[in-house]
Amino acid sequence: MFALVDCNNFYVSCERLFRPDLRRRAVVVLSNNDGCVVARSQEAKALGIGMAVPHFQVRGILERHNVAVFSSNYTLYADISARVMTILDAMVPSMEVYSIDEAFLHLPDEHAPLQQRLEFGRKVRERLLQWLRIPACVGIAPTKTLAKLANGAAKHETSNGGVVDLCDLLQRQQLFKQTPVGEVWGVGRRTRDKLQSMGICTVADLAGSSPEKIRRRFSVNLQRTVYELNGQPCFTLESSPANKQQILCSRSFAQRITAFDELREAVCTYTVRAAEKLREQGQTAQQITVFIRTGAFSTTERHYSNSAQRRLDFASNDTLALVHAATSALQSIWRSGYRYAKAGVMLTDLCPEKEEQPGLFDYTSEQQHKPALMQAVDAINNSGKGRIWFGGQGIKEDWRMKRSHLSPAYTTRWEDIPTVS
DNA sequence: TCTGGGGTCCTAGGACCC
DNA sequence: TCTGGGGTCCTAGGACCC
Repeated sequence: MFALVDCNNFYVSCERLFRPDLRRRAVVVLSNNDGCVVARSQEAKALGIGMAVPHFQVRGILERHNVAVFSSNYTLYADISARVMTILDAMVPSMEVYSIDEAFLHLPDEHAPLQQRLEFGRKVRERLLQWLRIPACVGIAPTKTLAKLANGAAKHETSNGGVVDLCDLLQRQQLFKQTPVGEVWGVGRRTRDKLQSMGICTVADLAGSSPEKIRRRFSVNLQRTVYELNGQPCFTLESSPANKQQILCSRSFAQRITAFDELREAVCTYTVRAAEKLREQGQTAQQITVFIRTGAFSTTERHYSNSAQRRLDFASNDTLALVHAATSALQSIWRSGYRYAKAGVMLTDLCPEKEEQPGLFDYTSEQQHKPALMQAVDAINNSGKGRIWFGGQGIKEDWRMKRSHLSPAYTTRWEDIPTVS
């Protein structure tokens, strides 16, 4: 038996935590670089502000209705998320952290009757609200796909108090008939369109389809979805996250970049960050990919997009080795005369640090000192006492992320801790 | 003028092997 | 005119998730 807990408008809820004045006001949160709207309060949704719309397209509406606008503050959201997960973890035998604002839980008692299950869902909600002021909804069902649907129903229908249980067959069928197939977990826009063209428009239609036919026309995963809709579990709880298979760091620039030196600074900065993530996970990488591209939306200017890979002689998480490879890759794809909008660095061929197998002659005495150097750099940067960085990252602010509406780091920086007077 | 970032998995097709 | 069958591995691209 699964319960899916999903926080409501999570980023907006985080921004409201220390701003009670925003509790009934329309609020939106923007993506990195203040590009798109990625979270909206109920009031903002009611104004017709869509998900993922570009900020500049709705600037007028936002101003007219005095909507509070925030840049993404991931430091804050990650910290609040960790607190949410800690609370949930203490309430159940096992759980899966599915995203920054969602978790699948195994119910404490598999065979609890309906009333007890609903009671548990309400307790989860109350605790998150009382201890953190974070509102959430709970969906309960025998499969993950059904728990997702139950959660969606809990969000739409206010009358059920934020908790919906879909174990009952009749209630399930009722909901299936009213719900468009595109709301099913795993059915995106493309699949939805294709399903509709085959006359499969509601969840009821999909649940009643032949699994074999679905597999032939689509994929094994959609076949599993059909089984899950019929109460037969195919997706299990993944309580310990698997090692990552790739690590990516990419950003759009605040302004277009035309000079090689600036692009190199950006690629260097992203490589440094990617290498930090790699070490946080205790992994090494043997391959690095660098990509650059011009703006994707311009119809008038010339487009250019390219990527290049470099293979390291041996798997490493040493920033200097990775920056060296990244710079070489960048040089091979750089073309002058373009206005670059975005660059990124991807690390692949990852392997746990301890399992890496250097070649017989790979380790020189210099390389043996590198882990200590990187440990020292990480320790300084995590100490809270200051930051050191690599020369190649540069110091100019021109291209770095735009964050004009950033809230304080209320819970992670001493000077930002709110004072109550 | 201005349009996010970070992931995973699956499939088709090509290259290659015997 | 007409050119096998069975298999693996890799990569690019697509689709999906939040």
